[in-house]
Amino acid sequence: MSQLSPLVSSFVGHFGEMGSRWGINRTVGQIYALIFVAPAPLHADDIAEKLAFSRSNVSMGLKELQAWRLVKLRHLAGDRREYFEAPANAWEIFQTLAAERRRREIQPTLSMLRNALLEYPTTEEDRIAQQRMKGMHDLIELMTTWFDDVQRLDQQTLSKLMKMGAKVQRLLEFTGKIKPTKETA
Amino acid sequence: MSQLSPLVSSFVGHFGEMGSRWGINRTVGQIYALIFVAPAPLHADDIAEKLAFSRSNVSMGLKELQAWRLVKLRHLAGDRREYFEAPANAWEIFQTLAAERRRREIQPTLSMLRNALLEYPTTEEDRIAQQRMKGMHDLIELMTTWFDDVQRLDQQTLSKLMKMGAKVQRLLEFTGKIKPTKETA
DNA sequence: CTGAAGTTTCAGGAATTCCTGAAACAGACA
DNA sequence: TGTCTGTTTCAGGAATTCCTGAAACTTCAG
Repeated sequence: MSQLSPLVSSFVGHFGEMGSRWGINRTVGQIYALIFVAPAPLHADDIAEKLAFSRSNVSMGLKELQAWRLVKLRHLAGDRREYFEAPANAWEIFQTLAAERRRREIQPTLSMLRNALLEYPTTEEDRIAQQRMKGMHDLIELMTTWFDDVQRLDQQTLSKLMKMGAKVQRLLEFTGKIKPTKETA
Repeated sequence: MSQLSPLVSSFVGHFGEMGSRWGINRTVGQIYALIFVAPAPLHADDIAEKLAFSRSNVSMGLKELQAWRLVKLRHLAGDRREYFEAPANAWEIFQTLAAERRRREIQPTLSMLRNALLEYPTTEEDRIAQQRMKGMHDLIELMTTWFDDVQRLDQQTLSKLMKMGAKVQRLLEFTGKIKPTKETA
């Protein structure tokens, strides 16, 4: 039980790599991957042993994963240790990730952009810079509010919508004829 | 002309920070931000001077940005130096980023997952691990093919679609009555 | 209260990534 | 050809990030 199967091992390895391309560090990625594929909740010593990390490294990693809300803490009856598990539903994970990234990266960026747009440009250079920032701001805002909306759809509708893909265009053109939408430039 | 305005300076600073949370390093982020808001294409010495980076650091950064296809090289008539500019259209930038991330991260992940799913699981543990991987694989695949489709829509349709947001659900229900879609589980 | 089982913190060494200056390289032109 | 303008490469020092073991802390049982 202490050795990883080749299957799990390659998955874990890959996530370590990917993690390090994102801001997340390698060991945190590996810890997450291990919890994700585990058939049952794991405790810190399990993880430290299986991945051959120090106990404290695992502790740090788990703390970070909890901050990202990617793993949940569980207590098993009759055992004082803390067990961790990850939701198995990929869409749920994606939503969690998106929500956290939004809080940490998108919101600060939007507020920086808004502040910048409030300034009165004193030079032509600044005026142009502001135009570019406005374009970026508007796109980010459009995408996040859209994503908010989509998250509220039930999974079935969402899945249907995604599978339609580009065909949705025809649908829109069709409704456009029935009830023309107001031009929004 | 060699000092950054406070407006540009805060934008550039923010992108440096954000860059370092993604895999991109701080200076590369700053270089990109500077090019993005510049009213005209810049050459490497401009950038080195304005950001107070070494010339070679700028050269490396530009190389990386070119590899990401985020900046374009231009030659101005009567000037041997290489000038760089970034598309001003935010949606275009987003598409570029998405395409590159896909090539570098999503595709390798998908192929790792596919390989893993081809293995015949020898233990119960592996069987469960495979189930989880399958869920992840299917979601990634669904999202990327959907994104492919969406990219082909013209901007107006896309913008309309996004602004509709959740209202699209009602539209789907409506068409469901006219021409029931085949159940897709 | 004491000890056992478990978790967290933290200083500092290890590893990695970043950045620079110097040198090599490339092309244009007299 | 030599020189001038510009770009790229690269070794290695600087800075940052990661990881560990030891110690502190917490909680519970006896």
